Amino acid sequence: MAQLPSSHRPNLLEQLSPREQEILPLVAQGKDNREIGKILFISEKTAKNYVTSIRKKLGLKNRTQIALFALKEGIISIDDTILDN
Amino acid sequence: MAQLPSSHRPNLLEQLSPREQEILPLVAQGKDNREIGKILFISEKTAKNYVTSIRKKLGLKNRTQIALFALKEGIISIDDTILDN
DNA sequence: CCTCCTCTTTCATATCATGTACCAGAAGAA
DNA sequence: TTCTTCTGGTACATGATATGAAAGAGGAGG
Repeated sequence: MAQLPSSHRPNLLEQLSPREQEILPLVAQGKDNREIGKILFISEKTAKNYVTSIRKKLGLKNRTQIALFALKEGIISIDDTILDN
Repeated sequence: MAQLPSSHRPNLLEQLSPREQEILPLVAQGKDNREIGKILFISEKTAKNYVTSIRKKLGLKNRTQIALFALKEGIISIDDTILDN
């Protein structure tokens, strides 16, 4: 029962604001809030808030689940991961 | 440059004790320490210690990276994820 | 133009979860 | 005995989660 990315699901991704869509792949790559803040030139607190917003909109429990979601939806590839460094 | 699971790497998995290998997929599925404790009938503290030990042995920064590692190594499938529930 | 409304972006405080650095006892195997 | 594993613990630092709120952009309608 292979799952098509965003198939019958009402695009959950489109529920995310542009900035949130920018944050999502960074979370999914295993980066913490401090790193995300540095990359996007925002405070760690702001990064933190975006992650919370993303998680709530997608109905997930924690940022590990955000990573799993992003992989499942094909938003990032497992090869785009921090583990490659 | 597709990466073979545990190719030239000296089996990182074998560095893990049996109990740690039991914990790993649970972390990778996005479960928190409390859930892991309930599943394995151990305290949340003990689960926490195992996660720390796993992370150190594998040279990872946080539990999201543990999840990414497990996926990359084929220890769990993206379809075995908590998101399927 | 001006007000009203909504969304977005940004940062903050407070609280809870996770991570870090240890320690230690029990049980089994070598 | 010695070693490893499994288990739980304390104490503290850092990260994550819940919630609030200010500032700005943009549209709708007067």
